[in-house]
Amino acid sequence: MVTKAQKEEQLRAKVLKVAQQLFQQYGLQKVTMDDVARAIGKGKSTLYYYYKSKEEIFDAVVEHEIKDMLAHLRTALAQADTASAKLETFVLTKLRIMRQKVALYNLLYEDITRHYVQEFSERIRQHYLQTEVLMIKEILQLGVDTAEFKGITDLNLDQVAFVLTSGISGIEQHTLLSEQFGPAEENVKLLSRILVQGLKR
Amino acid sequence: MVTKAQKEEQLRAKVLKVAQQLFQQYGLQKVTMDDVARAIGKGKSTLYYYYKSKEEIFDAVVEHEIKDMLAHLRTALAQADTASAKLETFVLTKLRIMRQKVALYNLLYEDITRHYVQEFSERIRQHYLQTEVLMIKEILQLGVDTAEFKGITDLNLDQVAFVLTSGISGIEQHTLLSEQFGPAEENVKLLSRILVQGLKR
DNA sequence: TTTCGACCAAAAAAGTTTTATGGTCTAAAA
DNA sequence: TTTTAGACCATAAAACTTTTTTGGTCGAAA
Repeated sequence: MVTKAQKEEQLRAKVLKVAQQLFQQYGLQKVTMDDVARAIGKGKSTLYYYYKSKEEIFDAVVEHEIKDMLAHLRTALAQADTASAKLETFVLTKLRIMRQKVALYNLLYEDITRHYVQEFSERIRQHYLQTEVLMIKEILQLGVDTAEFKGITDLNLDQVAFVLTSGISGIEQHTLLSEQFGPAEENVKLLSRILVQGLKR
Repeated sequence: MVTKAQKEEQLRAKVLKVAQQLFQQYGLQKVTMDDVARAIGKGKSTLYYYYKSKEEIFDAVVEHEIKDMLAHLRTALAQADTASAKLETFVLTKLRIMRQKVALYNLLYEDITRHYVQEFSERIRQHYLQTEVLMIKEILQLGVDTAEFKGITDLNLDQVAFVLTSGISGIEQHTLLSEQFGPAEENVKLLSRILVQGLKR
């Protein structure tokens, strides 16, 4: 027997699931609340019983995608032993997942940054940046703890993590846009290798 | 006595100079051919005697700015002795010049990428990228030649140069937008230091 | 408590009119 | 012969108006 609270939670989850599918099918900006309501067989105002606003639904979908991406990253990182292996795994896995999301949502690479900056809320962007910087920081901390990264023991790991995060995303952006200097995978691996060497000293 | 050809060249140069000043004063998109013509005291169709189109004038102004920026970079690099000193000088000087241009043209940092991608011609963007990659490659070549950079002797320097260029510009973009992880100068120096350590191995 | 049709206000889209602008032409001036 | 510019064209952009869409609310019914 399903409780009232469970039924409500099921409907809330269904709204997000359906919204996500519609976003993928029609694009992030084309989907209306009416679309979502029809797709789950309810009236539009019903959505406002379960969610405060369209933005709340949109943010929840985005957060779910990000959480999914971060989960994949953590799973992949868990299978790498050393800090340097983890850094390489990080850049490659992130690139792979980005390609998948781009294909799934039928986006152009050019549009990723525009969507990210203009439509994702500041809170989500901040949270994502903080989380990514934190993942890199954990890798760096492991490198310091295992004496693999001797070159940064005197540095602020938050700042180092941020610098690496930014550099990596610069590579992602440039090489996804144009692979005239070789495949994106090779480029991010090369950066990872140089960075690792730099961290080890 | 000034020859006809010299007079023509003077007028061509004056058109560019005035166009540049107007772009700085009113923004890259607001200036009309009529504006430029009035500012040099001629009729609009006169401009078309000296230039093929507005785009040709715009491109010439942009190319002049880029040439100016690259000249400053080269001057600064010439004063650094070692490859690692040159890399650090490169990232710091580039950052400084970008701040100057942003102030001069009254731009927002957010708009730099948008202008660069949407308004600068593909040819100019390609040329600029190639030139920047080449400058970095020369630094890397010097590092290899002086045995300062032992870690990349087996690599394709074009690709390494591109990877560094992209990573550096990722840092520039992120830290110019938000200095929550410390001043942009510190961040680019930190990246430079880590990269240099990585290149040395 | 949950649902929804009717409704509202504002935004977005579509359509129309007016103005601006890149560019050309041809004749006049130098 | 070279340089210049006013008039003009076609298109784009801007401004304005009308229509449609959409996020969100309300109150009543289930």
